[in-house]
Amino acid sequence: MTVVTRVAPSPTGDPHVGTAYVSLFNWAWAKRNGGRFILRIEDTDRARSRPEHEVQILEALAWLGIVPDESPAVGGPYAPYRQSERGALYAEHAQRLLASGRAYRCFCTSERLAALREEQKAAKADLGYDGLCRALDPAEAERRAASEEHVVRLAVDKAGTTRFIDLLRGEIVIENRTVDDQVLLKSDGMPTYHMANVVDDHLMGVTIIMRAEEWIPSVPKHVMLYDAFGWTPPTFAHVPLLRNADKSKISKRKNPTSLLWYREQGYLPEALLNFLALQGWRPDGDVELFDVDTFVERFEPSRISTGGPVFDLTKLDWVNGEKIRALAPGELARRLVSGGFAAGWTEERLLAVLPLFRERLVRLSDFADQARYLREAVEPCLDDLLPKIKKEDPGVVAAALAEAADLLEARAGQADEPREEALRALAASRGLKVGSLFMGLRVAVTGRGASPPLLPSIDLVGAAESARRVRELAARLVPAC
RNA sequence: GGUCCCAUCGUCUAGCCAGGUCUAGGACAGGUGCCUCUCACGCACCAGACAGGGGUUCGAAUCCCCUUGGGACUACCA
Repeated sequence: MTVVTRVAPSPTGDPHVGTAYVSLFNWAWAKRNGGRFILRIEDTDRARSRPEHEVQILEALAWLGIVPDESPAVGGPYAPYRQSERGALYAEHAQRLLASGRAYRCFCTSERLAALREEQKAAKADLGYDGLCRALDPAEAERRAASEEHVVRLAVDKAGTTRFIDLLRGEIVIENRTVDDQVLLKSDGMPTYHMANVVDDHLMGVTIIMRAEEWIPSVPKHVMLYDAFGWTPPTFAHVPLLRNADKSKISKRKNPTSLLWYREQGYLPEALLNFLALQGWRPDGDVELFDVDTFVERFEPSRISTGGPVFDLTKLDWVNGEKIRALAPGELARRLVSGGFAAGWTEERLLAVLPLFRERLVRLSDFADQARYLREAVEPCLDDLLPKIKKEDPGVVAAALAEAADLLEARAGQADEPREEALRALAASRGLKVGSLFMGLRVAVTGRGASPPLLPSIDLVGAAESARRVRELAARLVPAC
């Protein structure tokens, strides 16, 4: 049987990292098995759904390289893939349920429902619909339905238990008395998630549902629906929820959750993917870095671990640094330019300076700041310099810097070693520690106490300009009277 | 409150299903050192966990039970 997976995000906000996480698994599993991966938009909440968010979701997943075989954008044999456009289908299926007595119309107002909930809370009773309208005569309900606002609810048999197999956890048994008479069709005619996902997953031929574990408690409703329709449920695999540091479900208040943010920060898509895959899965005992093809080749849903992983950016940073260093120089240059991280730079010029920066970049966005001194004179950070030379005489340092400036100009174009030797000799002749001289030059030329290697930096800046910056700093160390 | 899920270093995890090879392995972060003109990279080393208690067994991180802790759900949101 062809493997068919899906992801069903709601277009109610920025594209979410959790969507990427679940999509990755679903996409990879379909791909590994030569199956189909469907992206379905769950936009049945008319108040919160926005078309622009749908576009962003598609774009963010495309950025990651996760391309659905079927989606609102490319269509497919089971179109439409937007639930708001599938209303007739849900109405028709609700009708079937109504006819077989597995669902009923409910005319209760939201006010009554709210009051009911308060009562139940106060009495510490189980929460849920009390079934008032379930007692209505069906013919009578049908009559009222023509003119009165109402919803359609699932008629849950409260006796016994519902059991199902979760691929990661084994059998899960839930008492039916805890299952609510869930609303299937809202008063605006839109289906709820429960109704829509069951109907769509069945109609679209989905064979395995991989989604977040927050859905486990509602699986019985879904199982009952499959049963009411006479359908066989797909396999269920509930993946753990990504967590904040305090273990609560990941949230934008405590973590960056927008995929747009990761792109803007200069995380490589392959790094984010690798990192996300690591949250619950790894190919082999010790291997942590792998490319997406390897992931697709080896991914096995049943081996996803069940503990909720705390989302930790420091590990992502490490993965990103590794992936950056694994990039061919030309490719890194391309990414910097196309991602907008190197404004004013051409790929060709970038190629010449990248050897100095590639092992210093954690995020692509680090480049602009680290390389600023190549394009303009950066205000020297004296706080970086002064502590390093506090044992030296400022006048001596200034004089040595001035001399070094001359030397650098005179020896422009020379190889690194002879110039370095000359600088060392210069420091020695002035009674300076080599490090003090170099630090002075570094702060003068790059503005910072931490920078790429000095001589190559000077070559890139240009000997004349470098010398100018050095003289300027020297003058500052000993102000002329 | 009720229901369900989960539980190995600070974090991500291997090991658990098929108990012994586990004085529990790796990675990130942290510490120390090496390299070195700084930072970074790289390398080496150090520190750091089976939540607790019962059971089963010759033997339990691994199986069972209880406790504790954490989480999710409990909407005409998904």
